[in-house]
Amino acid sequence: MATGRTHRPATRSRGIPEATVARLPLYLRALTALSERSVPTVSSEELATAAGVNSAKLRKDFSYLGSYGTRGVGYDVEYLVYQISRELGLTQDWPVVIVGIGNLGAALANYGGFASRGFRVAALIDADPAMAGKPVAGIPVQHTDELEKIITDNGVSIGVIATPAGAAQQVCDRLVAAGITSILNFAPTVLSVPDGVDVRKVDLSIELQILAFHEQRKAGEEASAPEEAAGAVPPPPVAPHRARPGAPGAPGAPGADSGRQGPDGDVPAVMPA
Amino acid sequence: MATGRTHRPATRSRGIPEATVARLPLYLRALTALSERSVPTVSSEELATAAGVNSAKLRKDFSYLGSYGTRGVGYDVEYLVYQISRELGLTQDWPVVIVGIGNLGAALANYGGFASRGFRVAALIDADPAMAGKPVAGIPVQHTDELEKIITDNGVSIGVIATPAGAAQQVCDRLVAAGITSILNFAPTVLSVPDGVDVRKVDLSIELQILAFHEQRKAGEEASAPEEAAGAVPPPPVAPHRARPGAPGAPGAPGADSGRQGPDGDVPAVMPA
DNA sequence: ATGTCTTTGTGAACGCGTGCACAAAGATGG
DNA sequence: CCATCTTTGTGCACGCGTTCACAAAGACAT
Repeated sequence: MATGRTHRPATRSRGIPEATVARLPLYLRALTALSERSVPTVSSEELATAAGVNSAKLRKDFSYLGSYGTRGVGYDVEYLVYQISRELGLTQDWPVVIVGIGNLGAALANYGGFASRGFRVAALIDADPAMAGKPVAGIPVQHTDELEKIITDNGVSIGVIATPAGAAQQVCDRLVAAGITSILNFAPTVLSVPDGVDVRKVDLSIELQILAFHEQRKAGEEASAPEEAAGAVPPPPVAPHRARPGAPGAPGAPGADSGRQGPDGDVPAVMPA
Repeated sequence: MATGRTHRPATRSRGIPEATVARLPLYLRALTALSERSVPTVSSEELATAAGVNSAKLRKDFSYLGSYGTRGVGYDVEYLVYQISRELGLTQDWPVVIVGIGNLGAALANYGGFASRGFRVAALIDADPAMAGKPVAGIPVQHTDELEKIITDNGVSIGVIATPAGAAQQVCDRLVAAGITSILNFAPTVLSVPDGVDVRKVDLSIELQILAFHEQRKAGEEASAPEEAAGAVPPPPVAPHRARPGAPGAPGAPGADSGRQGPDGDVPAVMPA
């Protein structure tokens, strides 16, 4: 999963647990597929399999929405599609703006999954004057100067940030000041926002790093049990206290030291992102 | 957050909780920034603020890695960067393949955050013969036919799927058969994989839907407390049992029925994604 | 109408993650 | 060497999320 939330941690949303809310789109997608195949009803078991969860969880999730099933039969597909759509707020139109029309921003603008769920790309915004007027995904890019006007004119409340990390916080501040209350952030930065503004984060490199962790673990344990071989045991944590200028106690940190290498013999590679 | 894991749910990874693992990249990023500014040490409080978490959580997370801090002083930045990098497996080189070079795939290929963390884009793969040979981000796209060969020749263990939903499972199966054991999936589908293969999912439209849910809630509660006004109360769940052909008890499902509309008077808008 | 069979809805137990609060460790100054 | 002050590391309690397991509800056949 590619998410981290900066939500109001405590406030339970109208009794529907956050974890359940996060799964509703999953159920909705599975139900929509069934609906297209004109399947009238599904059991919790079938639907759970299609959504990739276990059936007890699914039933409990649905129980927060109400008693929409029929015992002995299952759930009416069309009815449930509607109920979940309504609960998620997809029965209304959500204009969104995308800020930062680079490779990623352009890809997002072209992404079909947005428009198909009631999300309408109201505007594309970029700081580069050379981009202004140029159409991306059929929508002309507008300059950052117009940001506030665009948001208020279109009544936009959801913003997508796809700028470089350095510009993200500044863009975020302007979005919030202009009235945006929900932000989907693709820039690799921690955004700080006032209370009442929701931020969700999608970080591509973090996902890969998590995979790498597990991958390393797999590789390590298949090479027999006590794989403490290639530099797995850290040097004893001797008093660090500013170990910078080649101090004797300095552990093999990357860059300065030679020795320490991965099994493949490559440099540690740590850089901004 | 944009993630859902299809991990082995029970198996705790060498004592490091999954939630902690997911935060390590966050800490690493903050630490790297400090390192670039040549800051020698940080307190848990400072680092926690930079990473957007609370300091107790950060200290507990680090305690799973070992006792790398110095009481009264804080953490040595360089040392910690190295330790976290090593724990995440970033001290070695991870070749990855990206399958599906559409808008999103191309954006991923160009994304700097990959290369900068030890992830090397070993190959770009697409099913379209017209794409073959065309360079994207300086790397020539190769045809799907080469998939197995590319993976085995380069010893790739991490694959990124950026294909349309329809092709994802098939691509996934081929990747797994070829030896891939970690998959980052951008296609809006549930992938089924054998045990031992990790899948992480990044779903752009799901993130927006979650935001929409909270957004709707905000809008609803600011319009005074008992906002049960515009169609919030569902019709009583009368026995559905295949209520399809205009049966009398059929609730206001979208498409068939008229009535039932959002406050904005728009159609429910539910489609594939 | 009655019985059987299927499937939902949920009470209860369990486990993980979070946050508090404090004791221990060590640095720093006298 | 001792006192003070800062900051880590962690024991503990709490709450959320997951899963089990089963009673209740209803469909369906007879």
